[in-house]
Amino acid sequence: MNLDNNPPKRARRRSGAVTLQDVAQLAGVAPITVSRALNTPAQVSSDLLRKVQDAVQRTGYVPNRMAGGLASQRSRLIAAVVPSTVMSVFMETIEALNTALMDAGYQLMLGQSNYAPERETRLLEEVIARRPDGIFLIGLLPSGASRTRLLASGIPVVETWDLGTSPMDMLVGFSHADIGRAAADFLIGKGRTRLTMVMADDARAQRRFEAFAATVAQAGLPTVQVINVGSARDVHTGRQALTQLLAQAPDVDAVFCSSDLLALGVLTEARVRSVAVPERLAILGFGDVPLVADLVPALSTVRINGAEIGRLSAEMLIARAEGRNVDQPVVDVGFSIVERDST
Amino acid sequence: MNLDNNPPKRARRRSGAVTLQDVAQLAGVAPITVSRALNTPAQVSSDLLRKVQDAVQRTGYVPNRMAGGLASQRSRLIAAVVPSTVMSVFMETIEALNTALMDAGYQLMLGQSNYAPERETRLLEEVIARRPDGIFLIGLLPSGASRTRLLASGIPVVETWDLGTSPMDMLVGFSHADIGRAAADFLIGKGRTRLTMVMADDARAQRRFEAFAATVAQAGLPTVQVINVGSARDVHTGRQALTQLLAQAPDVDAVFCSSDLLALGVLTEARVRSVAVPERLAILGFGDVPLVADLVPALSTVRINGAEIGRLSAEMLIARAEGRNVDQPVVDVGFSIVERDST
DNA sequence: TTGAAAGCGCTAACAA
DNA sequence: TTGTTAGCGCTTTCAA
Repeated sequence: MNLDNNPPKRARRRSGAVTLQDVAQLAGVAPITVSRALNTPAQVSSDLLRKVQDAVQRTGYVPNRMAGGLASQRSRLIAAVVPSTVMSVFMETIEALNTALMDAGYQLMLGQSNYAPERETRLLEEVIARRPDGIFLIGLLPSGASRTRLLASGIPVVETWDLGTSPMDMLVGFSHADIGRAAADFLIGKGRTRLTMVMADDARAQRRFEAFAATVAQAGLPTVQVINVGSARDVHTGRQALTQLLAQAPDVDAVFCSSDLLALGVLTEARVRSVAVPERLAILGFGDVPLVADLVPALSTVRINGAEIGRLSAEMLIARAEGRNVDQPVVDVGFSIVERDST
Repeated sequence: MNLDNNPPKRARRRSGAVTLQDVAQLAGVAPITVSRALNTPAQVSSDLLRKVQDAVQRTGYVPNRMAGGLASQRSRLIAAVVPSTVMSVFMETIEALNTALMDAGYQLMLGQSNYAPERETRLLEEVIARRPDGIFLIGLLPSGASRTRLLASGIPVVETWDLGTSPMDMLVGFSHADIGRAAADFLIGKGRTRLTMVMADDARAQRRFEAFAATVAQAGLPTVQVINVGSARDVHTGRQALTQLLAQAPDVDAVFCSSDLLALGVLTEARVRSVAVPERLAILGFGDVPLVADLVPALSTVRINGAEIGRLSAEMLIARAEGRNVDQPVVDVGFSIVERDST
């Protein structure tokens, strides 16, 4: 019956890798049976299951998740968009997120915006293009093209490390204004009267500062002096900031820093200048990065349970990816002030 | 001519997102023209290009890279498998890698093995399943199932942060044995005679130690005492290690630590115990993590240009992903000993 | 429990 | 420069 009128087949370069087809052939079953054996083994008789597993072994088959994802509309990928990773306060969160995702069979795709909005926009577009089953964001996504586009994509989103009135979807965070107030109350409670701030140039630190300054003003104390260090967040910058601060406000007796590394710099510079900590100067950090607890003097700081943020976010995103409902889509994990030697 | 004998179409749930098809329809061109307009705009007349761009704008189209990757056999994804990210010496490398990849239009997929071999195996399998255009590894992949499978996949691989005789494919690293020797020579050159090590439990630190100990032995000095701190790499552990070390070798006058954080712990404990640094005890770290340069006393350490490792690796992987050749598939980026106040 | 057919959304190959 | 056709490797849908 071969009429030899096969249409001219277009040759296409195949990847060369073992496919599910190959496994099926070797096992003597249909491709779909291999698919079931791998994804929902309960649906396959133990006899065929064994045959398939054997064939997988012998061929060294590794599934192609691009093909699987395209067909099933599920990528088993969660994307995270974070401002930075180096020595950052977010690392515990990312690590916890990653661990929880892996344990559930999801992969993490990490994108770094470096606190640059235009980079974030591009990144978010690339992220959506991968069709992740969920997206994890540090911070709140301000309204704008990115937010609109993300909303339109229908992908579950969890915003973190902040608290807002209208999250896009889910949220795991805490209030920066509350922290600013608590920090001011804490230092005032210690009898400090000349409060200052050293802060990096980001929106969340700004909100902590505003609440901090307002609380100080309400207490009838002198206006809060603030050193804005721009985008730098390192120890060196913290040291410079204290120098600048002492010139600007020689009677300063307390500094609230927007990150532990800046606080560590202030602490170091204070030691160099023989400014007694905490006697003459109280120093309060932010983040409770692992190392600051074990230094001498140990740094007092605002502690955020970053790991819990990561874990909860993973849980929520996975639930939504699997079609389950999330009872509490907004969680405030709070914060605490850890008092050590520097205050 | 409608004979009405259409075969029964199987309804399939589409994703609902705007597709390239939709854009093509709106622009009044064929789908492939939209594809070209987006991927190789030089191949499309400016007239149609404008029409397509307009249609993309109006529809809010975001390409589906799973579909594109499947069709083109190019995922534009690079996977990195790293032991850890929190406070780790690899962060600069990962950040540089990520930045270089993004700039070239690639996405980074980050997997974390937590120094656990069985986790690494599973992770590597998931990584291959995504069909990345390249794989970045910290360390050398020992022979075994994972290595075989990775080799079989044909995906370009770069191993980093080490130097071996038979890399899988490409390599950007340095010799840990050389570092061990150089560290010993350096400390001996400072007149130290009772050299010790504080190290975490990993293969690369082990090799530094062996070369360090051998060099010390050759110099006719007392056997190197070593405190193995297991998997912990933090400041707290470093402090405990010095306590232990002083009990074990009261006459110790130099410590080489396997990470800067451990060294920082040793430094801190020395201050607490009024052990003069560097007069009575010289401390040498490893990694040159940003913060240690700005502490007082500033830590002497072995500096690795982690950012260069990331940058070079990205360059190589991208070249190979785009079918270009890599002239120098093995690069030794070396190291340097940065002398500061602690020695 | 198993399989056949169709198609996810895109791009390679070929043709005009 | 533009379009037609087929198919990347998998899973959904429907049927047995």
